[in-house]
Amino acid sequence: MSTAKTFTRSACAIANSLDVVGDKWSLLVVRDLLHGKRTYGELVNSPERIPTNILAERLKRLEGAGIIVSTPYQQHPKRYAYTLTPKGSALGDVLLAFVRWGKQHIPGTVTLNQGSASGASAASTANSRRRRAKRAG
Amino acid sequence: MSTAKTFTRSACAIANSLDVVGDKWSLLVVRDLLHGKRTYGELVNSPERIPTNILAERLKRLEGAGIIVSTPYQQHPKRYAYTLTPKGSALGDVLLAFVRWGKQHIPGTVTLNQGSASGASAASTANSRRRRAKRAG
DNA sequence: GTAGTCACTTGCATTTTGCAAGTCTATTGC
DNA sequence: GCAATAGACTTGCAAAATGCAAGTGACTAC
Repeated sequence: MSTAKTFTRSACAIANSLDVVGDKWSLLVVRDLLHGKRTYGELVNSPERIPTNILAERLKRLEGAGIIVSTPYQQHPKRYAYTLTPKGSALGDVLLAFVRWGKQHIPGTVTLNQGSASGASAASTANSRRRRAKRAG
Repeated sequence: MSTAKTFTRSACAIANSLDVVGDKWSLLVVRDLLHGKRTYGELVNSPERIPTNILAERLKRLEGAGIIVSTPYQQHPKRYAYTLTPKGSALGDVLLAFVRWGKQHIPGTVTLNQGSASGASAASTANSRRRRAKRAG
């Protein structure tokens, strides 16, 4: 009983990989992290506009799976920087395969390689505008 | 206005690939098809035991996305064989990346390479046993 | 002509998404 | 010090996806 693995579906490497990152958002978070993004705000402001509750849940799941680690970069208030573990970085090959396939077979798609945090500040303005609307009521 | 693409989330090749095959089952169907499986029954009897309603829906979606084609191999009753298009076969690289990552980072996982339809008949027996239970009522 | 098989479809409960808004902690302007 | 702003989440809830179980239609075997 060295490895008492009880797989959810099967022992297939593909099936188990999909159980970890086989949803519409996880790999996009990994993509952003590979591109140098590190904070919650930077991740939220990606072009795909991931819902905040989904992002929070995914960050927890990915951390639980050993794909990312969160390290506090400030106390008061506590803020975390999310970075990839070696296991997470290794997903780069999967991402690359998706990029190649997508560019070749889905017309109009491109490689998004926007460098890290740039452009995040511009988007954050629109984000907070909505909140005021209800305070005013 | 040559390509009036309206992407759901962004023009990113990864995001759009995930919109097509970014769920827990689609790539497993592609895996089986790459392994030589061709009929509904063969796909149903894969070790992951995909629910039949999900399989039917995925086959339609994958066909709509140009990843597979269904060709009738018999009339009366109509039966279809599902095969990969070049676009679908090209997903082999993505699958390969997942296999490599899974085997390296998820302990206990293996490469499932069971040849085509073998083993399907043994599983189909257990499948039909349940149906009798309600007919008897 | 009845049981069995294959390829689906249908019903429904559970789970997951995703939009919108709320909270919590701290900083800035006055 | 008090309102406004901001970043990082959390919460509520409607809609969609998932998954179990059973049903259907067209045949085959006996």
